[in-house]
This record gives sequence, structure tokens and C-alpha cells, in this order.
Amino acid sequence: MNDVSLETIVSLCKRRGFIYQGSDIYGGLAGTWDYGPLGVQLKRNISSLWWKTFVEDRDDMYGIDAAILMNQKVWQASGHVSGFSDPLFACENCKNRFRADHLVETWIEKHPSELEQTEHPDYNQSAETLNEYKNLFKMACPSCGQSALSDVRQFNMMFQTHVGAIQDETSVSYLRPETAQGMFVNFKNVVDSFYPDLPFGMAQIGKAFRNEIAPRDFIFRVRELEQMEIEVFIEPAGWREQFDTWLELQKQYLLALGLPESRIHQVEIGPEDRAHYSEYSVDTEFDFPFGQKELLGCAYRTDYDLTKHQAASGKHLEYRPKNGDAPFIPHVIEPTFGLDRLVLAVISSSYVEDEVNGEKRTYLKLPIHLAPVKVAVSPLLKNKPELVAKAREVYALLKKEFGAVMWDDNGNIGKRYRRQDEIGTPYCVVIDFDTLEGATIDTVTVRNRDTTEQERVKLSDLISRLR
RNA sequence: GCGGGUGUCGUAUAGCGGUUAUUAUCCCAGUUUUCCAAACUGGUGACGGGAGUUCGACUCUCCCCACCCGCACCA
Repeated sequence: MNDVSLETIVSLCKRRGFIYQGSDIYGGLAGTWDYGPLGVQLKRNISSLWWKTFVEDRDDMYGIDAAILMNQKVWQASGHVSGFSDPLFACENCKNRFRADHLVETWIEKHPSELEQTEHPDYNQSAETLNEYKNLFKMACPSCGQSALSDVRQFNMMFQTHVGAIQDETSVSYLRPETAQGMFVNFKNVVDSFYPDLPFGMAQIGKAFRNEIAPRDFIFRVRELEQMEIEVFIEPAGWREQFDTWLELQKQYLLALGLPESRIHQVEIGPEDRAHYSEYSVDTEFDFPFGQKELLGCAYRTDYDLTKHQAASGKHLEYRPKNGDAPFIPHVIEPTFGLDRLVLAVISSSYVEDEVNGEKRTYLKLPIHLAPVKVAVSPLLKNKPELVAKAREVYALLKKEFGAVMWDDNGNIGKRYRRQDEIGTPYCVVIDFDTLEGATIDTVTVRNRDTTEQERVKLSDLISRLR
């Protein structure tokens, strides 16, 4: 388990400019968070490593960036319009809403004799049946006790909008609840352009939207999220082997982010809990400050999506093997990554408190390739123009080389170290009088975040020392 | 969505039916050869939002919003 509290992480993120409440000055908007200057850099470093690992370094992966708004037929075909919703009764009296199927099923369990005495249709989960049961047995609101329940209403998790000037059912569209469909609808395009051998994959990083009933746990469960998803198109035979390979690749990526292996748990999802498109799923869970929760998913989507889209669109979505075998619809393995959750995992697991000279010190033990600031450069004294000028030179040199370099001349040197520690800067470079003259001319102090040790480094060796 | 809790400078906090709204830290401008949050001087900055009660509300009441903890939900 992680011993740092979520509250501590939230406070640090706000104070140091990683993550702010969305729409902050208006009191916020539930389930939305804004990334500040350091947060966006950290997030970008995480997603860049992902893109490099899974797209650039492979020769069987095709990156895309599909539109968030899609033809509503996409979501009808994918099953999200009907399947991405729960049947609810709303109480006209107290305005509470309840899962209709749960309510009816619970009632049936508790009232077997009443059920026997009255003629009733066979139970199923259709809206029609749920309404009949509710009316026939005069079911009451579990909250206020009044028999004032509405007929079934669907609460869909998708945000709905209208495209164009006319707002009717033909102009309905949705903010995508997953990026995956952008890849399925482009499957034919990519095959036509590149004609890759199976197996090959499509990859995408982008926003997705879910109208969660209860956003929770900081950036863990949110209404606007960023996904990094891969659809791997395969021949169905031997799917399990490839599935396991991808599970392992997911784990390797987490280790490359510096996440401790002891906090990573891969858990098979039971049939009851799987998504409507999935025949087999394994979640990769992580020990967050609020417990072990889902970080990544991997699902065997079979040929569900392409088959649905082929039927609905009327377009051929089969893959035609180059050896002349019969065309078929490829099956799909989907490794999916929650980018915001990865940011939270990285920050919360790299949070360290220790003691330096008897005083508490807080630092983020970020891997150097993820740190939003690689190096901070300081003149020892900010009121000595010769030190400042030399420090500016060094700063310009490092900035050109590394980019993510920060100028810091605030307060005294100890304060700067502590401040850089808290945002996870691996190295601080300090220019002092010894840099300017004597036997130590053109050397600087390099201070290490994790050990707090300092060493004297020649300017000519500085870049290679920091790389 | 239900139940419980919380909401005061960026952060962490004190307080009261009438205050110049406390303290620390951060931040800003200075002084100081200042290498692990040194000291000193000066400065900016807050009662989540809206109604109501009251002569007067940060304080009491109601509604809303947000966050936290349980439950439910998580295609």
C-alpha cells in the first residue's frame, strides 16, 4: 500500500502547478481537472514514452488521431447507444433515481407469495417488463415510500450534442466514450493505404468523455479523460498467446515509467463484470493512495466491433490474406491505458519524505525521463551581477540542450533545492565565485535530488554529466 | 445518486452576530560572499456562490456548487 494520503498529493499538485480544479474561479465543475505547466509536461513525457514504445519503435503499429465527434451510426453499431446505459426508475415525489432491474429483482426475491397470487408476465430486463412489474405490484420508492415511480428511463453515460444548426434526432452526436471506435472505423482506410500483414495494430492517444454519476478520487474517475489505446488485429487462432504477450508489454511499460512492481497487480475480470464487447479481460491494477484500483485494461474484443460495423455500414471489413485464403474479419486484442491514471500513479508512487539535517524533506523521485524539469540553474547570489551573468550563460547552454530547464534565483540556495525537490527536478546546477576564478574556474556545483550530494563538474563536461 | 463530513490569502491555519479577520509559510521588492527551507526591512493576497433572518452575517437558516469518506455505479 501507499502511505501518502490523497489529500497530500492533491495539495502538492495544486501548490506546485501540476493539476488544478477545472473552472476553478467559478467554483469548479465536478469531474474535470486542468493540468498546469508542470502537470502537462509530466503527462506529455508519459504519453511520449508510450508513443515511442508502442508506435515508433515497432514496425507493425499504425498511429491515428480520429475526430472526437463521430457519425451517430458509429455508436448505434458499437452498442454504446443501447448498451452504455442503465434502466432507471425516477421517483416523481423525491426525485431520486434507482436501477430499475435491481429494484424489481430485489422485490421478486422478497415477495415470492405475492408473486404467486397475481398473474404476471415472465421476468426479463426489458424496459417494458420492468414497467409492467412496477405497475402490477405497485412498487414504491425505496427512498420516500411513495408509489410515484416513473416508467423506465435510460441514463446514458455518453454526452450528447447536436451537429449543425438543426437540433433534431438526425443531428445527434456524442462525445466519444472511448477512442477505440476511431480505429475500427478507420480499419479499412489503413488496410487500403498500407496493406499490412496480420497481426498489426492501430494506436491512438486522445480524449474520451463519460458522464459519470459520481466522479471520485481526484483525477482517477473523471468525466473528461485521456486514453492511450491500441487495437491489435489478429487471426483468431492463438489469440490467447498474443493476449498474454500484450499483457506483459503493458507491464513492461509501467516498469519503464518507474512504477514499483510490488504495486502492480494483473487481475482477470469475471464474465459478469466484462464489457459487452469483451470475451476475456484482464485489468492491471495499481496500489493508489485510496486502494488497489484499475490502471490499465486489456480486452479480447473478438470480431465484435468490425462485424457490427460491417453490418451497419454495408462496407466490407474483411481482411484478405495475401496467400489467397478466404477473407475473414480479424479479431481484436485491445490493450488500453488511462493517461490521467498513469499521471496519478507516477506522482503518488514517487512521493517520498525523508530527513535532511534533521528537517523533513519532500521530494518526487521521478525517473529523469519523466521529470517536468530536468535541471534547475541558479546563481549562488542573485545580487552579484557577475554570478548572474555566468549563470545565465550556463542556463542558455543547458536550455538549448535539454529544453526542460528552469531558472531559479529565488531566496537562498537551500530553499531552491527544496523547491526543486518537491517538483522532482533531478539536478540543480549552481554557479558560484569558484566558477569565475582560481583553480576551479569554469566548474559548477551539480546537486543530486535523491542523495542531496554535490559534486564539482567542469563546464565542458556538464552536458554529458547530466544526460 | 444516497448517507456523513468539509469549505477563511497560493498552501496550512486562528477567530468572532459588530475585528483594521490571526499566525506561519509561500510569493513580490530590497539588504546580506547566503551551498541544503539563515537573518532583517517593506509589500500583495482570503471568509466557495446565492437568497433569507438581523440595525448589522465569515459567524445563524435555506438552496446551490466543489472536494473528502462510506454505499451504489463504473458500459
